Amino acid sequence: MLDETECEQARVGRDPAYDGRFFTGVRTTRIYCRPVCPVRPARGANVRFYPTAAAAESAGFRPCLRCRPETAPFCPAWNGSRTTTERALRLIDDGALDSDDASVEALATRLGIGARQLSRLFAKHVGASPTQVARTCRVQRAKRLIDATDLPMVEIATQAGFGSLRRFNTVFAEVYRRPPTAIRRQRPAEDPLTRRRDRAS
Amino acid sequence: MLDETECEQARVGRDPAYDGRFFTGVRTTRIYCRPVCPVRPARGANVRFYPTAAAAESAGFRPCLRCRPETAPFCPAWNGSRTTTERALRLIDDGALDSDDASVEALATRLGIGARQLSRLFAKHVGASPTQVARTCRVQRAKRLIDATDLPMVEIATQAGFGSLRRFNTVFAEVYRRPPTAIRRQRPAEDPLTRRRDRAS
DNA sequence: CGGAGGACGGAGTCCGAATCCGGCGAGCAC
DNA sequence: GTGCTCGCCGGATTCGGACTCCGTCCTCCG
Repeated sequence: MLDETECEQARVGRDPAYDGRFFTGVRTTRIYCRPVCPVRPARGANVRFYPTAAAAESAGFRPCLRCRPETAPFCPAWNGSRTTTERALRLIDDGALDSDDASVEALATRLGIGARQLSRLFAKHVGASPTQVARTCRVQRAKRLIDATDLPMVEIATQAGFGSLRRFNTVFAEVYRRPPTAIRRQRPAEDPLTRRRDRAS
Repeated sequence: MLDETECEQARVGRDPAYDGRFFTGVRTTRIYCRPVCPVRPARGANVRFYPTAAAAESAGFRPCLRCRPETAPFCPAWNGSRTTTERALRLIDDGALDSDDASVEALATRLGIGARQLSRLFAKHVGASPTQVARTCRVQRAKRLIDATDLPMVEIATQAGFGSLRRFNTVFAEVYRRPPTAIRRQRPAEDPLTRRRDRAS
C-alpha cells in the first residue's frame, strides 16, 4: 500500500499520477474523492485514506459529485471532459468539419455541448482550436495522397477535404514551407510509366 | 419618444427605470435586448434604439436569450430571478421553514434551484438569509398572537412556528429587547372575564 | 460571414466557520 | 405550585468563500 504522507502529498498537489491508486474520505462531510478532485483540498486533520472506492463507501462515505470517484476507471465519466474532447478529435479526423455546410456549432451540438465550451475544451486539452485541428488533418491527408498516389493536385485537394485549390496551396505551404509539388518531386522515383499514366488520368 | 443620448445613458447604466420603455438592437449580432440586460453592453457605435420589441423584431433582430425582451412585462420571465425570490418569500411566510423536517435545501428544491443559489438570491434581493426571514416571520406571528389572544406562551410559540419554547424566548428577546410576557403586560386592559377564560382553555 | 477568444453572469459543489436549535435544569415571579 | 425566563451545551444546519463549469453575448480578425 501507499505511505500516509505520500498520499497526503499527492492529495494537496492533485497529482494525476496517483489517480485511482487511493481515495480520500473527508470526515466533516462524509464524502470521498479522487486525488485529482478540483475542489479545494480539505484540511489534513479531517482526511482519511482508502485504497479503493469500495472501502471508502463501506466506511460510510458518499462519492463526490465533482470528481466521480465511484465510476470505474476507464468509464467515460472518469476522464471528465477529456473524453468529449477525444470524441471531437476523432470526428474531426473523420471529416466532421470538412464538408461545406459543416460548422463548429454543428459539431458541438453532436457532442451535446455548446460551441463555446468545445472551444474551451480544445484550448485546454489540445492547445489548438477545432478549425486548426481540422486544417492539420486535411494537410496530413493531402500529404499522404501526394506520397502514395500520382493524382493531380486538384483531386488531392478535394479528397483531402479542402474546399478550393487556393486554400489547399496556401495552407500546405504554411505547414511545409514549400508548395505541394515540391514534396512530390522529392519522392524516390518509381516506375516512370505508372507515374505518367496516373498523372494524365 | 425618448432622447437618443438619454437611451444611451440608460443602456450603459442598465437603469431599471427605463426597462420596457425602449429596446437596443446590436448591428453586429442582429440581437436586441432590454436596457437591463446583464451582458456586457455593446459598443455604442453598433447600437440602435427601438421603442418596442416588435419594432426591433421587424427590423431583423432576434431577441436576446438572457434578458428575454420578447416576453411581455408581468410575465414571470420578465423579472428573472426576482420572481423566484418572491416565491420563496411567500413560501417562507406560509411556514415552509417552520415544520420540523423542513430545510433550506427542501425549499430550494421546491423552487427548482440549489440551496447555494437560493442563498445568493436572498443575499442579493432581500439582504437576509432564508432562515433569518423565517425567524422574523415567526416573531411577527407570535407578536400578533400575544396582542390578540390570551393563549399561554407555550401555545403561542407552537402556533407561531417555533419548535421549542426555548428558541421562542431567545429569538423574541433579541427582537423586542424584553421577554414575551412584558409585551402582553403593556397591552391595554380588556374584559377580564374573557382574558381569564382564554387563559384557562 | 464564421471562427476565436474575452467578459460576464448563473449555477452547482465542497469546505470550514458560524449559527441555529432543542433539551435540561435552575432561578424567578405571581 | 405553576408557568415563564434564561444559562449552558452538544449536535445539526446554515452561511458564505473559493472554485469550477457552462452558456450567452461581444469584438476582432481572416
